[in-house]
Parts: sequence; C-alpha cells; structure tokens
Amino acid sequence: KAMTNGAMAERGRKLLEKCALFSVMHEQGRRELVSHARPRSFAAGEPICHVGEPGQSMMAVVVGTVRISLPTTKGREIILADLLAGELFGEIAMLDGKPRSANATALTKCELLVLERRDIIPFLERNPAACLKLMEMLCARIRRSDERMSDIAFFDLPTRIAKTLLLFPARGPGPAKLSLTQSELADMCGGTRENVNRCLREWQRRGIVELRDRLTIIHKPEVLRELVDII
Amino acid sequence: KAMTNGAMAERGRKLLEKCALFSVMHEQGRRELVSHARPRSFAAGEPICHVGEPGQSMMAVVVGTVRISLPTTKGREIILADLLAGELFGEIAMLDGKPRSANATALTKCELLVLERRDIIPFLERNPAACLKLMEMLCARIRRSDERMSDIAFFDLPTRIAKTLLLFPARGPGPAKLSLTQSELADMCGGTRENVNRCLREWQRRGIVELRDRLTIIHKPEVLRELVDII
DNA sequence: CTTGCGCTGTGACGCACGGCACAGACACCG
DNA sequence: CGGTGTCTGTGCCGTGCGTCACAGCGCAAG
Repeated sequence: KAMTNGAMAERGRKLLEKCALFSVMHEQGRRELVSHARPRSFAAGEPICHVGEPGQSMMAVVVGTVRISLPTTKGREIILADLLAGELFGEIAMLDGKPRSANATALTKCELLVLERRDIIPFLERNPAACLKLMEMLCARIRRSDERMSDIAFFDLPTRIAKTLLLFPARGPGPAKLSLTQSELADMCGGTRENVNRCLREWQRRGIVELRDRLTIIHKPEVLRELVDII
Repeated sequence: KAMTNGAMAERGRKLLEKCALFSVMHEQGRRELVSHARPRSFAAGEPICHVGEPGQSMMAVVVGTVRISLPTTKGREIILADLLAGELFGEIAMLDGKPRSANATALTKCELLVLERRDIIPFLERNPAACLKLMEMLCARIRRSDERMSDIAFFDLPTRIAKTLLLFPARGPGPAKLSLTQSELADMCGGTRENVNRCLREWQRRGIVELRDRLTIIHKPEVLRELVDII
C-alpha cells in the first residue's frame, strides 16, 4: 500500500538530493521543488505513460523499477532502460511540451514523484545552474541514443548481445548472473528470442556463459569484451 | 576567398538573429555573443571536425553547406544532415565538454562563426531564456535521433529510401528534383548503392520516380508517402 | 582522340536473421 | 491429478540485403 504523503515527501527530498540534476541546487531550491511534487504509486505491470500521449510532467523513481520502452512495428518493442530508485524519466516531454517520446511501465510496485512542467519551468528560469546540469543530462542522452542507433544498424546480432550482456555489472563477487528472460534480452538488443537463444547456447558450448535455472551466468566477460572490441 | 572580419561579423549578426536559439535574446545579448565569435573559412571538401576529437566550440554556418556524418565499421558512413546557412552544429560537445559526437565536413566552400564554450557558458548562466530555448533544441534532436534509430532498425530498405526522398521538399513548382548521388542516398538511409539503385529503378518502372541526367525526379510523392504510412 | 575516373545499371551468390512450428521443462492452480 | 501458461531449445525455410564482378556512359584532362 502507498506510503503516506508525509513519508513520500521526506523520502523524496532525500532522493532528490542524490540525483544528479538537483545536486547542484541549494537546500532551499530542493525544498521548493519537492513542495510542488505529487506522489503517485503504481502496481506491478501497470502502465505509467504511453508514447504519443500528451503529458507535461517528469517523474522521479522513489521505490521500484520502471521500464522505458519504444513500441515498433508488429507488436514488438525495444527496451531502452530499466530505471531504479533515484532516476528520472519523462524530461523530454516535460521540457518541450510535446507528446511522450516513449512508454513507461511499472516493472514492480512503484512509488513516483511527479513534477509538472508549469512548476519546473519557472523554477529553471531562476536557476541557471540547474538548467546547465539538465542540459548535460540531455547531451548524455543524445550520445547514448546515437550510439544505440549505430549499434543496431551496423553491428551483427552476436556483437549486440555481447554489448547488452556487458551492460550488467557483476553484483558482488563471482561471475555476473542476470535473471533476464531471453525475450527481454532480445528486446534490448533488437533481435529475436530464437536467435538470442542460439547465440547464447553457442557461447555456452565455448564456456563463455552458462545457462542454468533461467539465469545467464557470464563466466568470461573478457571474451565478450574482445568480441565487441575487434569490430 | 574569405570575407573580411568586419563583413563576417555583420553578416553573422544578421544570421544569429534569425536562428532559433538566439531569436529569444535581446539585441544587446546577441551583440555580446557575436563579439566573442571568431570567423573561420573552409575549402570545399575540407574536414571541419572529427568524431572523438576534443573540441569545445559550436559553429554557425554563415555561407555554404556543412555535412554532418557518423563513421561506421569498414569505412562506410551515415550522413546525418546537410546544414545550410543559419544552422548550428557542435552544440553537444560545446555543452558537455566531451569529445565530438560526429564528423563535420565542408561540402562547399564555407564561412563559419565559431563560439567557444568558455564564452557561451557564462552567457547562458545569465540568460535562462536562451537556456530553455537550447533545451528545446536538444529535445528536438533526441526525438529525431530516436526516430532515426527505430527507422534503420525496424524498417526495410525501400521504406527508408522513401522516407529519405520525402525529406526533400519540392523547390519551386513541378516535381522535386534531387541531385544526390546514389551513394549519398545509400549513406543517408543506411543501405548500399546497388540496392538503392535497384529500388529506384523498380520505382521508375512503376512511374513513381524518374532517373535522368543523374537526377532523381519524384513524380508521385503521394505513393511514397503511402509506402511509408502503411507500415 | 584516347585515357581514366566517377556514376549508374545488373546479374550471381551467400548468409545472417526473422518467422514458423513444435517439443520439453517447470510452475501455478483448480 | 490434468490443464494452462511461460520460458527454453532446435530444425527448417524464405528472403532481404550486402558483396563481388563487370559493363556502359559521360565528362574532364592530357
């Protein structure tokens, strides 16, 4: 069940302090911003917003995981990112007032803080430092987008899979274990589930990865890195 | 040969007035900015900057055409845009201080105005309106990039060619005539020269386009639009 | 005029990848 | 227990498209 508004606001304030955009602001500015923020919660699997819809707000993840994706032809979709607590999304539509540029779905039960354009724009007008920080974030987005574009367009599937796997850092000691479904992996690298499977099995035969209990265990990340680099 | 500095500055000022970013600024601000701008000229075919290089400046095209491109594996490159007088490029590296994100080449003889990060950042700090405008431009860039990404990744070659052809508005009355080389077209839509040729010839057989004197003449843009839309 | 070069036009070949079809493993549920 | 759903593992086929190879053509330079 949702936290109380008071608890959300408290937790939200702590969170905003840590997230890149607002770390450049002073305590007073943050407080002012949080005072405008509205908490919302979503159940696991619930859609948060759809590409093409109007929607002039941006959201900060307070609790849970939010999946950002882009629908494509024939029902498929590319997974752009899975966001954890402390990350922002929806800045694009908030900033230019145009329709949503991607889908967002609550992967788990989520608590979000919603910030409306009408509250943030005047705020930015008085906080050039926050403006510049935001621009840096947008630049980073553009660079990532462009890289993704050339990846999908010009690299073959195994290379893309390797790149995708390497995005996940090893949590704790030992080899990295990802609990992604092979369909999800396919949607992240722009391939089909079948071919992702074939590729992973081939790598398993070579001892690079291990598939067990629906986990993908990466035994030799260095071989994958090599695969990516020799391009 | 290059204009005198005085003539460039004058022309540059007129130009900056018209370009989106600075149209929100007052005369005084523009004048201040132009006073920092440094003119540079390039010969046809001369490279302006390369992806990966450091380079903390952005440029405004005063005279000529600048091609923005991205190198890919095996010597090929994607053409991202051809910029005419009044357009800006290099904002990304200027704003975040990171390496160049694309190549720029002078397609014709060019006169540019160069604006350095160290001059613009303090300026932006004092001009939130310009900041917000710049953010809008960045948002537009992100939206375009994302669209391109999904285009190349999920549409087949004919569709991409059609989209590319439709980017060129008919200049004057009568059908649009483009004087692009087929290799250039291929580099714009992410295909090979041979397949672009085969596709265009097929369309010529159907009366949609006409290939004559190294020109591509679009007789039935509506059929192309249909091709793009039925996806 | 001849030579060479850049662009266009085509045929042949191979392959990576998508799509379909189906089988087995495991979980959850009435 | 059997039924239903999700995930995995594989074989097969079709095909879009990249690659190579080569021919014709117009233009500019020598």
